[in-house]
Amino acid sequence: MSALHDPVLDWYAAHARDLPWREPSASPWSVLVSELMLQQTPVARVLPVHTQWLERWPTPAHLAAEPSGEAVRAWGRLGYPRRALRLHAAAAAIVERYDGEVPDSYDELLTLPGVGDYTAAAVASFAFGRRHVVLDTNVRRVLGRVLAGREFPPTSVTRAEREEATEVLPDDEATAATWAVAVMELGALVCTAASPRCEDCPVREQCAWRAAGYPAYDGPPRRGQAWQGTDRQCRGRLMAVLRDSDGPVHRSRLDVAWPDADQRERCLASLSQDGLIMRKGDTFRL
DNA sequence: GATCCGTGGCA
DNA sequence: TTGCCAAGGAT
Repeated sequence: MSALHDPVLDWYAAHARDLPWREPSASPWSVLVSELMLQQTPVARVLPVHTQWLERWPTPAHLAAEPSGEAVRAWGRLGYPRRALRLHAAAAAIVERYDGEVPDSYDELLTLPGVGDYTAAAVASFAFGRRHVVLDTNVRRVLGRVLAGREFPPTSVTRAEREEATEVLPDDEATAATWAVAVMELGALVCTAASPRCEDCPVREQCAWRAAGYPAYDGPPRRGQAWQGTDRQCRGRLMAVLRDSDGPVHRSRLDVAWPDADQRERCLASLSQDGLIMRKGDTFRL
């Protein structure tokens, strides 16, 4: 029994946010939808979209029955719209292979589009109470600081990280599931990336990073993501035009959205290749 | 393992 | 003002 468990679990019981996908009545589908939406996207932005999504498509079958373009439009401005496509494809796979029920095992979840190691472990843990190592950016940062004394975790998950996370995972299945979400919440609310609130941390007395005097990150420089003039910006502009239009959009309206013709054509081709847009003659639509 | 893939709030 | 970055996945 790690000395970290009780302080973190008690802290979570007192400070956890009330989120729709954490309600006792929340379905596994609600949890899966939330996890796809939360990939690289803040909770505050996900909340309203998740609510509307579940009202419109309360089960995987409801979503699978509609064209993927409807999912992309309902995704709104969450970003990375390919996730909407993957969620739609996941719903279809759940209907076809799992009789419309979100599977409850890590291995089965991992076969779904858009579900990788993190999401499979998270859904198995949060929705079904299974015991899994759930390694997201929050958990990695918390454990990296408390156990390894480093401000930020390595670029990619190392074997040492996974072993440490496995060692501190509670043995009891139900406790492990709560632990997983509790450590994640601690990272989201207290042990944050920019300005951690260490004075509010339940495990500050056991934190290796704190004990070492908060040494600054000394690893390889983390590359920022370029934006201005990139294909990502171009694709975003084009998608915004199509998303805000009901029917097909004539090419001329996309010309205005992105003046550089070569880049615009390249992005239209890649969006089409991704399945995010459909082309018919001189018009495009979701 | 390195890259690519959106968006908008914030220090 | 602008770089940073927020519950990753696919290739």
